[in-house]
Amino acid sequence: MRARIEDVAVAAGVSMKTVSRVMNGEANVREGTRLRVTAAMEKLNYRPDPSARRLAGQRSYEIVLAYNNPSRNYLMDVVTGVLAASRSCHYNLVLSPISSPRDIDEIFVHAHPDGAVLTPPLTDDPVVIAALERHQLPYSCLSPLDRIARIGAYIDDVAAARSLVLELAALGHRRIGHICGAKGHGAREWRLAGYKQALKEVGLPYDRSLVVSGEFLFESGVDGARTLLGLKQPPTAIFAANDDTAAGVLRTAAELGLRVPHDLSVCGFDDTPVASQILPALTTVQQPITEMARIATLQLIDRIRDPKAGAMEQVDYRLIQRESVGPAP
Amino acid sequence: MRARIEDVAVAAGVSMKTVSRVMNGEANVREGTRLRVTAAMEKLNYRPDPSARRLAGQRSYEIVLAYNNPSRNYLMDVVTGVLAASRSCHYNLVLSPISSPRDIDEIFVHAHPDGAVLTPPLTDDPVVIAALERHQLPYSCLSPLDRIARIGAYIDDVAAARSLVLELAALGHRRIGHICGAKGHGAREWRLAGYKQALKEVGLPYDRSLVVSGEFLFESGVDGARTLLGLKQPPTAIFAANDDTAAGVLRTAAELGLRVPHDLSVCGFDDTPVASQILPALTTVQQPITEMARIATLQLIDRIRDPKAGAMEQVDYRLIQRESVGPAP
DNA sequence: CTGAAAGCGCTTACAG
DNA sequence: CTGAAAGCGCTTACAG
Repeated sequence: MRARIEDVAVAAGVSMKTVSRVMNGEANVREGTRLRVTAAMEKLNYRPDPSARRLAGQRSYEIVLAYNNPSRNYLMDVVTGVLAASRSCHYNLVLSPISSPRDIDEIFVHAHPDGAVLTPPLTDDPVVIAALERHQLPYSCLSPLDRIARIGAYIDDVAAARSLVLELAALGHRRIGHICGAKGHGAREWRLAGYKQALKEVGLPYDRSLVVSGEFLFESGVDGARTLLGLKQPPTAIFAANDDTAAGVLRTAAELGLRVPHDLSVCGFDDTPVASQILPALTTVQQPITEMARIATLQLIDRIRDPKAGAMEQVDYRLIQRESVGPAP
Repeated sequence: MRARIEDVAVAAGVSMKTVSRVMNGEANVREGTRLRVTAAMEKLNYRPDPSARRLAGQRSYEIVLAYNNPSRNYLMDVVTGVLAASRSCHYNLVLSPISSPRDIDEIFVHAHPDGAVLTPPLTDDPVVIAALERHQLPYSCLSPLDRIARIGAYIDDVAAARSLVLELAALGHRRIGHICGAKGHGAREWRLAGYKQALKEVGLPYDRSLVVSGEFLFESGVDGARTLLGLKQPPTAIFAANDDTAAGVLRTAAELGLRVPHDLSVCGFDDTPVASQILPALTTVQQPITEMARIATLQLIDRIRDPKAGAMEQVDYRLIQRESVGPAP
């Protein structure tokens, strides 16, 4: 039979309350007592009953992962990270797909979470944020626009995009196109900013006709490349806001009979599986998504335990050089 | 403040126990009483406290989704379906990645689920199944090898594969290659069986040299196509066990300078996003994965409530004809 | 630094 | 067909 807190208390020769104190890392337990209790927990292989904790403590020990419509690859990596961090702290993960911003209130019907992890673009949705504030729910963000007021994790998208474009310039490209990400995503703004910054550094003009809108989709790349490559003076390189978009660019290039990288250089962002599978393989930027999610979740748990704790942490990205980038023709 | 069962009881003029009966769909409640209670629940917007139910009932109302390493696209579709079904029945979803079959016991450390949904190939892993039986945990399967003894949902993979190959034969192909799926997956056996069956029906010989092993991966397609297209008498069509594999075939074909479908016809299976994004778009088979997951979860919940309930349901697939298949050269 | 009592919101026997 | 009591395994005040 499963050991209960009472069994541990008897085995350690203390009261239930003391076991509870040790279990929850509370202060005011003598070191010797603590050791006797942990030994008893160990020996009995004690695991607190989650339901009893929740009921008595009036807390759920649940963390909601709220997401709307990011790529599946991204989301699965996030899930892995959140799961790892929440389990290590005896929290449970509840998945909450959010189809409309108003759905955010649904969360509080299905569950009574102690906190939430948000993925972009929910991180920057005023309706979502307002709802969380109203419910006074602690939350943590992956790559939010606002890095000052939030806790969570992010990479320096601006610097990453800048390096990519600087590399293109170093290979002699003078007309470098950019297909933007979806509006409302921080990643759109940062990657565009990195693009502009790199141009300025190498003394290239910022030509608005070389920048087209997009949605982070394959189709964005197809359409964007048609526009860019149909210009009187088409670019010799295209920096796509993500790998899916870059894959679309490759498709259009193939349709137009352009060889990559001989006639056109292309780079993406994210290093999703398609980046290494497509022909030619994409030069891109790798984000440690699982690690970011893990860190953001740990920050959240810190904040749940102490409203003043938790921080916004920057993690490192990595440039992945493959075959889709070459010297300017 | 949140309504409790006691509040509902007072409002309806009955005891807590009667409210509990109505809530759990138990028998022996007079119709008039039932109506008064449901009206009171409605009016107070009553939601039972999950933790209290779990603690008192000694059940978790949790359903584990156990998965090891299927494709992310597949898994996200499964998650969507399981989530929909479990929520509609007031069950919670707990994700359980299983890296090694022995990890299955971990499930019972982190949670005390009322049931489990299994994805392939866990569905056919003797170690996993034995552990579930030992813990006497009800479980439901997606596309298990054994359709007789299990409950869950499946499509007729054999028939789907057969149609694909029959279509190739109808277009004049006489040498049709097959790159198999991973060992231990029912899908491997069924798709191979459908391939063989179609050949037999149209009077083509089964040539072992035209069938190569694979792992459902992009790389399987690259390697498999190199082998097949390097034969003295190479096939004019290749049926890949899934879309990722087919994408690999397309890559190798491009490297060898073969045009698809002019020089080589290719078809996949699953209709993942890559199938419509790759050039040329893949002829393939669409499985309603989300719907299958929803059905399998409902069957599981039936079985949780009654050990004799629950069934194995067949759902329909759909042939998707795109551009990767054409007449034999 | 430690403990005895009450209570979280339900369900489970049991009684009628 | 319905209800009063006990109990699920913890935590929260409160007391010492």
